[in-house]
Amino acid sequence: MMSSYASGLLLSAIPRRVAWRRSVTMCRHRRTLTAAAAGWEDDSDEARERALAAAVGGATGRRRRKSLPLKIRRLVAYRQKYACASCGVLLPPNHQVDHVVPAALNGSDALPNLQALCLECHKQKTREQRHEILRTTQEPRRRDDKARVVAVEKEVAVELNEAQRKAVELPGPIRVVAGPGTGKTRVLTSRIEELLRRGERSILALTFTNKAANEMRERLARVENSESVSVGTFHRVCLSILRHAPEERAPGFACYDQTAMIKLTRYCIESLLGLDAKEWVPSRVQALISEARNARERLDGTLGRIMEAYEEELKRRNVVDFDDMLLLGLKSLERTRRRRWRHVLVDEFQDSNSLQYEFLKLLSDTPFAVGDSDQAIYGWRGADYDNLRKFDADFPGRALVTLDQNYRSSQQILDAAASLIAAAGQPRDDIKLQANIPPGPIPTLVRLRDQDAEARFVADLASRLDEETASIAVVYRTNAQSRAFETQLLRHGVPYHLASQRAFFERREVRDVLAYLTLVVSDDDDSSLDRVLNVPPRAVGEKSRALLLDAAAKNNGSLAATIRDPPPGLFPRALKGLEDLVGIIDDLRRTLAATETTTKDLSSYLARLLEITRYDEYVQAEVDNGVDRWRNLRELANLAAKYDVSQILEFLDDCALVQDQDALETTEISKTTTKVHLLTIHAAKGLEYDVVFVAGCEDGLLPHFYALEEGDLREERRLLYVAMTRAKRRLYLLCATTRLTWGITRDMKPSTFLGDIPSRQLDLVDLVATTTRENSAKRHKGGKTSSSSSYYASLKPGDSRRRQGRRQGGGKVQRAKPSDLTDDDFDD
DNA sequence: ACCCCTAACTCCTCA
DNA sequence: AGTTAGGGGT
Repeated sequence: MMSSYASGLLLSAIPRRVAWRRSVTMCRHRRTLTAAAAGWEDDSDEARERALAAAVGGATGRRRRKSLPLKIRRLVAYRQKYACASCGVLLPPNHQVDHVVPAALNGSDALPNLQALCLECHKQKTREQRHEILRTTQEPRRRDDKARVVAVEKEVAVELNEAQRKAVELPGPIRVVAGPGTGKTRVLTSRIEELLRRGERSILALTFTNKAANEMRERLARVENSESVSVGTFHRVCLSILRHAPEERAPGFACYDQTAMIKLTRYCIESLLGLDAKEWVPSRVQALISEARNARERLDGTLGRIMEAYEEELKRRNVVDFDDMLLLGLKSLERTRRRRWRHVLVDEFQDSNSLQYEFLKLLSDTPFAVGDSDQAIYGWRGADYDNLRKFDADFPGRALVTLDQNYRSSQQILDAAASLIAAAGQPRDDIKLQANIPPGPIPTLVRLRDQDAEARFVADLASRLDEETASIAVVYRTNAQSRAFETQLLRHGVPYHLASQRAFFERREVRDVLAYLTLVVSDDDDSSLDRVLNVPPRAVGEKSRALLLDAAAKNNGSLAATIRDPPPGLFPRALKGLEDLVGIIDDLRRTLAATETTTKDLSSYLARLLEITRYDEYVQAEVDNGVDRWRNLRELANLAAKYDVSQILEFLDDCALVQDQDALETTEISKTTTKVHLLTIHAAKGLEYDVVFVAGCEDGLLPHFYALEEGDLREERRLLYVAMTRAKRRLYLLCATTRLTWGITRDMKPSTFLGDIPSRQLDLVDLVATTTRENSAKRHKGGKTSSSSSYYASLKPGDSRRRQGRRQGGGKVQRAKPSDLTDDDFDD
């Protein structure tokens, strides 16, 4: 780890960059030509001629594709260390030969999909051949996580403190107030261990995220008899109850995720009620419906009608959505009043909503709940930390244990975080956290020019940190912020792990295959059938589909029945296609029956499924990113390997519930040391890292724009609190003065929250104040709204001496190597 | 029916 | 800026 922030900020010169910058200037005139018209796929002399002609004499030929920005081309060349992806010959450091090939079907220029070729190779290869090269050279980017396992092992050796011991040993009901880093999860696992030691076997541990559940299982794995303990999210447990005793739905019902829920809402709005989706925005309406259902309320007027239609449609389709899981699970429990577990433990209790709380009350008289009102960050999902008070009221004899010994962060980090949260003035369990590790440097607030500078700052520091000792995380409010970091880390050659949730299970190929699997087990899941009706293509086009849906609606029957008894008017080819599909489904079911007696492994059945449906053929024939898709299917098969063939439903449930890539990490094909973790603050909850960068500490981002509109910033403040308390040794808060959102550069102001942290608790480093002439000139043209002086004034009113000192500090750093800190190499 | 390109929409967080 | 749905061409 670095000795001080100053040394970390002294970024050594990278000569390569200087050369690049020069080439930008030299070639600016040429770029106007390419940008005018030339298809960058065909960047030959002829193409340039055509472009010139088009630009000067008016376009006669057909319009060509917009050229790929030079900075991207150079970036890709850099990533390949300037070697041609095909022949390996060194690419001259001149953009004219940086031919870059895209891979995505939709023409996306996403960086990971691009490859650079030398001019020779580019001339000789056809488009298909170039894609072939891409196919063979692309490497998976996801990395493995080692640091967490190490952390878990280290912690086991330490003994419990007095408060922790109380929390472990006292009989329930208990409420534990556990500040960040006070060993909350550890207390939970120790208590389970203790219960097991006493011979208790009926134990349920509830978490809010799959990540937390997985971690708990991981920790319990080494404990004796722990296989009798149930661990899962509220949703998972409810779903199990429903699967066990389906009353509201027919057996084999499917689960809808967020996307499906919104799609269904749209269907209700447009098709069933004939309303305008522009006026009744499906995602908005869905959120309202969800909110109402979680509060067990009804909606009025049109919204009420949509809600009714939505619920009816769920029932008709024999599916449940996320809210149903809780609602129906609770209903079932209320009816049976059967308690399946003697001991129920809840993690992150402050994040439970009212349904979950009712659920907990039904489950146990002596619950054990751990929570911290300061870390309540799921209010938007209906979580209500008032449940803490309800708990105290409903269980008057409950014991209260407060954990305030922090084993994670240095006192400097805790102090800054405490100042932030104390300024909230909200009702809370007041705890003063005590650090148990040696003191460290004061957290640093770094002010940067834009999101690229922000990302470059992180990448620069990360690339010089010792990878054996330091785990590093960048946390941010919105997923969209990850892109800049990906780009820069890639460029600096820093391995990273992106925890972009749902990415995997929302891939088309994954959903398609899961749809087939769903069809195998549940007869009439029409949404799955609809999905694969013409995938792979079997001549059942839009016309035929409409005809089928119409017929299905008329008979009030299912689509599944309709394809077996197709209506008249279909093309012969479509009819044949339907026959094929029916044959495939029947074949799949036969194969399943046969497989159940021979192999036990679900992944082998999945392989058969891919054969029978010809889906792997279909995927591999895809020109653009067939390899990626194929790899994803392999990944899915890896996941399936943990299940038996008889557990298809469980597998599908888990896929529906796991929107988290953590489950994937362990099966990742290539494992390299991850250096930097990129994740949202929500996803970072419960985790810890040596070095944490909190990106985008700006008004509009943290607090988020929507929260500013609503006027309630308390949850946003807690978010920052959670983010800061993830850090063990070193904490950086980053804020940019401008940020690119929706293709527009906006001026940003530092987060109002920063003003609540006294300056003695937060070092300021300004990497914007001293800029190159070029940049400052441009900024004047752009018309800034927030000058640096107003920033400091807002941060620390009336303390000018300190301000000056800080600014000089920044200036010193600047003088050491101004160009590296402020100049954007790829600035257009 | 399938392919390609353009236009319109989107980006808050999770089960 | 990135993604995707739908229009137009074949």
